[in-house]
Amino acid sequence: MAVLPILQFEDKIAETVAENPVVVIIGETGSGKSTQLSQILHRRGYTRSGAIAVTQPRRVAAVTVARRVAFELGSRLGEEVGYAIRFEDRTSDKTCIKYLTDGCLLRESLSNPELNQYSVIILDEAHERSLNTDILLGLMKRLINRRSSNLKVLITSATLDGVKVSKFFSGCPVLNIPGTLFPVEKLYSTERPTNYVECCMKTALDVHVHEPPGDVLIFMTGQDDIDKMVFKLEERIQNLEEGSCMDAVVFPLHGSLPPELQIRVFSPAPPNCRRFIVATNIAETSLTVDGVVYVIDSGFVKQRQYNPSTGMYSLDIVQISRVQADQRAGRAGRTRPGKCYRLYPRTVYDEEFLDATIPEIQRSSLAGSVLYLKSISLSDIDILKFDFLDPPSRESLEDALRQLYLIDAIDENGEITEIGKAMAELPLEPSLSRTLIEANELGCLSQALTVTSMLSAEVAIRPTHSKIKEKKRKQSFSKLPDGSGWGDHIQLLQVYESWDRADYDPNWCTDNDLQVRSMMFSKDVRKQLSQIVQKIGKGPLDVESAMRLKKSDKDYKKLRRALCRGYGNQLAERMLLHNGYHTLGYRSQLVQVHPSSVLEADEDGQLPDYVVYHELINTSRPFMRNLCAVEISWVQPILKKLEKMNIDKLSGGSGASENNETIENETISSPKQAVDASAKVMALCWETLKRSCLTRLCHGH
DNA sequence: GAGCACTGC
Repeated sequence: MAVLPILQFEDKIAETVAENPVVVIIGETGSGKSTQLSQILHRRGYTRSGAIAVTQPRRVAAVTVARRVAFELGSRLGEEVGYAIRFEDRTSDKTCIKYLTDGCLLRESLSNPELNQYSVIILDEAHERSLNTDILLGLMKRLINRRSSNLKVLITSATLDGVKVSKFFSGCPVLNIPGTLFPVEKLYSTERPTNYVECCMKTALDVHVHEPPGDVLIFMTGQDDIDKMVFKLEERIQNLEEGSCMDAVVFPLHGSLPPELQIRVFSPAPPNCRRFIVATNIAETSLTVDGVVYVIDSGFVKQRQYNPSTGMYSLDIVQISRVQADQRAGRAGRTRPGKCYRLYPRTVYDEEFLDATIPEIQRSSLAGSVLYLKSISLSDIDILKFDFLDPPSRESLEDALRQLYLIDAIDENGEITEIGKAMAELPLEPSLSRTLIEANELGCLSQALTVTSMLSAEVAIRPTHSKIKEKKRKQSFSKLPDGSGWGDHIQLLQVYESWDRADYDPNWCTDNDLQVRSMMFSKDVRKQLSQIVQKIGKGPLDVESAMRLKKSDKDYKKLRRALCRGYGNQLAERMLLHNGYHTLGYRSQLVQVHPSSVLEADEDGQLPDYVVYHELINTSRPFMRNLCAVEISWVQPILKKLEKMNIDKLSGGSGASENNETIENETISSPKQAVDASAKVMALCWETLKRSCLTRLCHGH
């Protein structure tokens, strides 16, 4: 086997690193950068003054690369070479090359902001621009100034982004390391198809009939399209004339597929048989399928985005970027020259696609990240001026500050509070960490740990419609609890407690249509949270007991009260006379209860007056997902706080945001969105809502 | 009366 390309550049790399605090490495696929950079610097003596940290955006990558490097150095994993990922730390005093997820390094900088144990920090796959990598990039820039004499930072990036990263680090050198990819011929469509599934299928059949052996990887946007495609493709292949071409098998590949079905794509095709793998962008970076020679690229991807002006998430189908398109094409050139069929014209690639995907930091709610930055004990961070490679909008940062203020993580001047510091220690969204802290005060910590773990693991409970229920009962399956009418958080608690009573049997999950993977994950999260809470808590904590329902709190009052405090930034009030809600915040939105909710109406058919929600999601309409009923007396203090809120003070007075007009216009969405109410009732609600919002918005009046 | 790309602490 040929020597890895990167080793021919060893002297050049060592020389450049010696002379510069920051170096950008553009390492193409197959260059060996992930395994070799650390070893090169190890050989050059950088591990004498500290360890080398290499971050990866994914857990599996951190583990497999660490294994490989340990093997190459002939040492046992966890000794000289180790890795750290959530729930698992395989390092020791001897470890001098440490692979870890970017999130883990970020956590480490919480207790040691200068990261003094490291002489070298390598941010690998930085071009993927994960939220954590972006924050690390900003922190590295600061750190370089403070530790210029004894820290080296290496950043690996994609071709299109190298110059930008270099500029960010005041023009640091950029080294290009060629890869070992085979050439991939790109074939463009003359126009964009109107029906993607159909067009993908035609192209796939074309390849099958006319092209020599080699597997086909098809990129689509989601499970629905994939399932359709798999079904149709199998049908069409069966109808092909016997003996006219080789055999074929078709596999779907996406994230919600159970692991045992995902693994199928790793076994090679039987002789004289072509494999078709119909995948989401999971096959772009996370999973590498061997044997692929042909790629069919739809040019689209499903992306979750957060809108800071409404506080809502949406899941949109958007065009991919050029970096993404090239990454997809590259999947065809791993074993020999390949072909990539792009179902869009060349001009679309050149003129419409963005250079790179919009970084996650510009598509997410930043409450957690802002809290994190505020909690790092380096005094000179002004969050609105923090130096990001691609800064998030001011609106997004202000949204984060408002949210943090409402849940007591920062005070009215934007300073982090004691509560905020404790919250930052917990690997949870701020609302959930606030809930835990309040639950500890109120004496329902154990229950809150369960709920937050279940939400954190995103456990999905499938609706048990009457038909399914009947069927299950006949099969003597247990029936899942329903939250006793209080809502989805309580249901999650009850489901976990049932699983606990079933001794955490995986079969119990399968029987109840729950994903084993996510239930196991929530158990891990719960254990980790318990440990952290015990470490940071003062006084005795009740984390293990009370798994079973306590008589004294059968309507979950304490827990719901803790949730109300934690979700102080996610409250909603029911509209008069019907079951629509408006959110109670600095921008009120008209929203509906998501139909999947188990929240119950009273005997008059009315839903609770006040609820807290876990998230707002805009699909066919704006919905609140995961709800819990709360009481008005718990809500009132939060509303008082809302009235006092002043964004200029929160953002440290750096710049005014006095655009009241904008706020007013954006605050209230169109009355059209309100449903099942007569025009009169609607108008009444509208006025009430508008008035109450305006009162709340005019601070000081 | 709806619908879930992908990661991760």
